This record gives sequence, structure tokens and C-alpha cells, in this order.
Amino acid sequence: MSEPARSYHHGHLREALLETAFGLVDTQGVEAISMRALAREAGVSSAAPFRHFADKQRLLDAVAEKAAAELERKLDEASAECSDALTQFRAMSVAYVRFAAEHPALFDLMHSTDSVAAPFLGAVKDERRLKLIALIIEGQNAGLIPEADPELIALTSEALTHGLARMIVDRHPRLRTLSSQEARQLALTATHLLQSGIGLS
Amino acid sequence: MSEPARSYHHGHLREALLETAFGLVDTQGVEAISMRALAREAGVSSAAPFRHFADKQRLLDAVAEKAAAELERKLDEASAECSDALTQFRAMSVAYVRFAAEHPALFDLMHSTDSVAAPFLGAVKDERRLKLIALIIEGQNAGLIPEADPELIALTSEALTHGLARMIVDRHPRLRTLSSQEARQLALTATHLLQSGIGLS
DNA sequence: CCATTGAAGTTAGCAATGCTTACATTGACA
DNA sequence: TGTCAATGTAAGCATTGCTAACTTCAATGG
Repeated sequence: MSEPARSYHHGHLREALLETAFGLVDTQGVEAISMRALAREAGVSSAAPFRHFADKQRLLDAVAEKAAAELERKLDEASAECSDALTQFRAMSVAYVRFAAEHPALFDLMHSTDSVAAPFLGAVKDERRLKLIALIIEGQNAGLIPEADPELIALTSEALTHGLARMIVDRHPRLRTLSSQEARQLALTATHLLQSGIGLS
Repeated sequence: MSEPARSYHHGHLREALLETAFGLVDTQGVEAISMRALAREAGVSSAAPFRHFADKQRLLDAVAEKAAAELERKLDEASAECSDALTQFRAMSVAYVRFAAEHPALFDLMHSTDSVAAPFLGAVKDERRLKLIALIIEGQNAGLIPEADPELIALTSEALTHGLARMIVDRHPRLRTLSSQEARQLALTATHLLQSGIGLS
């Protein structure tokens, strides 16, 4: 935190910009960030950021990738605490919805940025789907998940999870009352409800 | 189309702005619209639009409401062609996903605008949910839909449908190959697959 | 041990945008 | 027919994304 009184050269400009942009998106939304404000915040001229990001969109892409990495970390964390495949599967879904509820702007940005522009983002999604499918197969082998095309189950589950997440982010009327405190609660219960009640098992 | 050579007063500025904004969002996305460009297009000074829309956001709100009306029209159209409750229910889901696939930017705008700022939008959503629930109950009475809390079924279905729609809009990897031609196809098949395979019935 | 060079910073400025204020025009209505 | 509110215009301000031309400085190789 304590920056060693730099002169002329900042030293960590790129990371500094990225970090404050990340925080700003998270707390105030994408439209709250401007290159010039970011530069000001970093104590640097308004042209400096363009040495590190070709344009604003690239900066946002980087923020999106960082958000994706964070999401991934939470998903891994969630699944690591569980033993059997089905529980892991559910824990990941819950963590996914929870992340959306707690960081709507980041979640939104993540999905509105083109995976082509942010390759890491696409790679992460692919990897996650593979993991989901593996988990489903593992669950089926253990008799925890009914026999059906694993890809279809994965797709259904993704749609359900993603849909619920977006309904929360988009302030669905039914879920309108959400304070960010309740979000966590609801994310958990709703996902469990949906998945145990109608989806798998 | 043929404007009668107006002088000074446009006559239908508000509608004209709204219409071209609607089209522009649909074909180029929200970020493609600017008040000044809209004014230029309408052959009017750059301050004129502000006589009809307090600020840009209000204009976008109006576009969102118009999109919502359009969606609603298509949903009604789709359900009107069906007889029994379950078929109507499915037809509406399919139409919903199809609309998202065909008009991603409008769909996106619709959900990113606050229902408080655009009251019609919120009202329409409420009304639709009530209709869905009524349809579910009707389907249950006819033995077409399994007995379960209709609200829960509605919520699940909404999550599934909305999730699928968003996955398409957000260019989900699994659905990445979409050309807007195929979108229609996929929307139909996927929704049928999901709903008949795992959801209801 | 310096000269050079290229990465990373600066200043100045362009074009565009959202929006406001003060003024102009005009159709509709008393 | 006179007036006035609605609707248009002109001019301008602050801000933004981005560029071009110049400066600083740390590292590198002769």
C-alpha cells in the first residue's frame, strides 16, 4: 500500500490501474470508470494508461479476466470442501450464483466482454464445463446422478444456474427485495431448491 | 416515411427519435447511440431531443419499454396459437428465447434498465408471471403438469428460460457457433429439449 | 564508465459527447 | 387577432477517449 515516493516512473502502473478499476467496477459499475479518472487516482497523467492498455475496452477486458479468475478461485474453494461428486457439483452452482449476487457488476462485465478479446475468459469457461461434465459422470458412476446425457445435464444445470444468477443481477421482481445480505442466503436456498427439487436426483 | 417538408417544428420528433433509437440499438447495440447522432438523423439541432427526453437514460428507458412491449406481443402471439395450457406455456418459453436470440441488444437493454425508471417494464413482467402461474394451475387441473407449488414451477421455468436466453445472448461457448439464422432453430430445439426432458411433464 | 536506446511517463490538443442556458418560432386557443 | 406555451435553435461548458511529439531514466553493451 505504501508507495515509495516515486518520481516520473510509477513502477506498477498497470497493476495499479487494473486494481482500482476492478474495485471501481465492483462497487460502482462499469460506467463509473474513465481512463482519465483512473489516471488521476494513480497520480499520473491522463495519457499514461494508454501505455499499458491500448484502449478502454482492453482495460475492461483485463478487469473481466481478473473477475473470471476470482470466480474460478471461489468455485474451486467451494468444491474443494466437498467429498462426493454431487455435493461438489451443487456447491459450485451455489458459489456461482452467490458470486453473481455479491458482485453483479463484475458478473455482468464478465459476460458482456467477448471471449475472443479476453482469451483467458473463454479458456476458463471451457475448462469449467469439462470439470462439470467429469463431475456428472463421476456422480453417475457412484449412482448419485441419474443416467442421462452428461452434456445435456450440464447444459441444463448451467442454464438454470446462470438464469438464476442473472435474475438476481437483473433484479427480477420476485427477487427484488434483495439486500446484499439476503442475497447470499437466497442464492444458497434457491439453488438447492431448484436442483434438488426438479433438476438432478 | 415521407415527411412533409417541415420547417422549424418537426411534429413527431419524440416518436422519430424513439424509433430510430430502437432500430439502432437492435442492429448496433446500445453503445452505438448518441443524442447528437440521433438529432442529426432526425434533421434537428443537437439540443432538440432534450425537449422530449430529460437525458439519455430516459431515452434508453423508453427504448427498453418499447422492446418489452414487442416481446410481450410476440409472447401473446405465440400462446394464442396453442390450445392446451402446457403447449401455451412451452410456446411462450420458446418465443422468449427466440426473441433474445434475434434481438440480443434489445433483450440486454430491457434487463439492464431499472424497472423503477420504466414502470411499464415492471408491470409487464408482473403480469406475465401471473399469466404463467395461471397457466400452470390450468395445466395441473387438466392433468398436464405435475402437482407442485406453481410458483416454484414458474420460478424454475423462468430461470431455465432466462438462463438459456442469456447464454445465447452472452455467446456461451457451447452455443458459440450461432449465426442469427441458426439462433431461431436452436432456441426452439433447446427449449423443447430442456423442458420436455427434465423440467415439466 | 559512459553513450544510447527503448520503455514509460508528460504536455497539448483534437473531436465527440451529454447537457444547459438564453433566445427564436409558431400553432393553438382565448 | 394577440399571446403564450410548446418546441425548436445557437452557442458553449465540462468531460471523455485517444493521439502525437517531446522528456526522463534505467538498463544494457561497447
